[in-house]
Amino acid sequence: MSEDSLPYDKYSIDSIVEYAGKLRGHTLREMTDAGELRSTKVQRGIYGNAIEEYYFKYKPNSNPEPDFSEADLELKVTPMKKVRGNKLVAKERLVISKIDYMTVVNEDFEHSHMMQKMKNVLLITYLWEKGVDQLDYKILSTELWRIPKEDLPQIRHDWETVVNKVRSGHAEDISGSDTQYLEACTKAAHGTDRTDQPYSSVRAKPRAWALKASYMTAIENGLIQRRQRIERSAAERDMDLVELVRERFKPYFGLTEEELRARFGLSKSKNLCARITNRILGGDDGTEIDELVKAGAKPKTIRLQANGRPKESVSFPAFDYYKLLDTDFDASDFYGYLQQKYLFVLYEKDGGEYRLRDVIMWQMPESDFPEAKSCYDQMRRNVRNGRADISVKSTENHCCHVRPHGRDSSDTKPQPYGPPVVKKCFWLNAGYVAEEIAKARRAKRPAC
DNA sequence: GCATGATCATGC
DNA sequence: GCATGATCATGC
Repeated sequence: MSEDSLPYDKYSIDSIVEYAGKLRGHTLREMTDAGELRSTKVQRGIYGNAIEEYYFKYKPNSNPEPDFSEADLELKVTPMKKVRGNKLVAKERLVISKIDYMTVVNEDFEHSHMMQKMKNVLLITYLWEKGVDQLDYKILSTELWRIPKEDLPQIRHDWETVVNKVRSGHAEDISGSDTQYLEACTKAAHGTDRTDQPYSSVRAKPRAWALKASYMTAIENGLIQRRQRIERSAAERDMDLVELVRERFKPYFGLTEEELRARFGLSKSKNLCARITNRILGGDDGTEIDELVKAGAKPKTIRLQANGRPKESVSFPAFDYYKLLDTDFDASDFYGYLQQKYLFVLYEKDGGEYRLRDVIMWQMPESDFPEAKSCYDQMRRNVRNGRADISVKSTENHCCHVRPHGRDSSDTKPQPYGPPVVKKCFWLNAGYVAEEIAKARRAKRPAC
């Protein structure tokens, strides 16, 4: 894979961290094609390497540069495990870098190699479980982490304690128990390995800087809890918002399309319901619901048949065949549409008419993105073969399909390797939308 | 003039 | 009843 097709901007910490965030709650099997990764025997670091290679798409190396050197960002992938029921603890210390006894004695703490390494850390934790295939480890958190200010004095003290032992010619006496948060842990291929130190002829065990497991337990749980708070408050905001919007719709619930049309003095058209929605949201004074705009939620009309299935699939704007061929899914308009929040305005069939019934907020679950991507990629292949006339059928993809979307069959767009083809767009499958609406409604009214 | 949001029409 | 192709009024 060429460098400029990386799924993130390697010069931007924000971009890398955001991309990493998509891993949260998922496994490597779900998020990568690391299918051939085998966990036959214990190979230390193999999991972290797999994330680098299969998710971030670069070859792991052990050079002293930061992992994301252009962004000056260090990647650390580390396991947690469950103890005593559900308590999460760090399974291991977090090893930072090898200690070079010969040079560390000339460093000062602030500018030390250790501190450089810890400047910007992308900390990814996963749940280690005995007997579980590595591909199925759940990723617990992905966070940008820097040593907290309040911990710096202790870490500085720990660092000085270790370095002073080397300075006094006693590197061989260093012990992990000397220090609180930061330790010098042994780091050797064989227990008998020894290395030189500057102020003594006694050879000492090679060691590496590491943050102790007990310290990492506190750090990692703190990050997980902080993320939970963020997500909870976002969910609460959404809940408030949908209640606010529902209040606005309430006076019109139960009315038929025709009654609403007359109420607002609108003409008949295929997008009548969309215009009704605009009127309701706009209110009498024409002001929009700011919160809805801020939340980026786009209204979509859904008319449900008596069986609860939408009468129609949900359309998006038409796409350009050239642009489709040029653009990866992750950078596509379609991906943008799928990341949006939607306000589904639900009408239900009642006899021969549709009545306005409810509004729900919907966003495509991330777990469905791969399926949507496969629809996108399939259509892309058609265009590459000069066959933009062939669509992706709704029977071929669980989430979405491709269908014409022009004024009529003569409303065409050019394609790169074939004759012009009628304009088309992506659609959400009616059946898929039915499932998602059922899910949302179950969540709203839990089973009694 | 045409993109948009959506429904209509047809055939199986 | 569903999948798919075709089409339409609005509004910027």
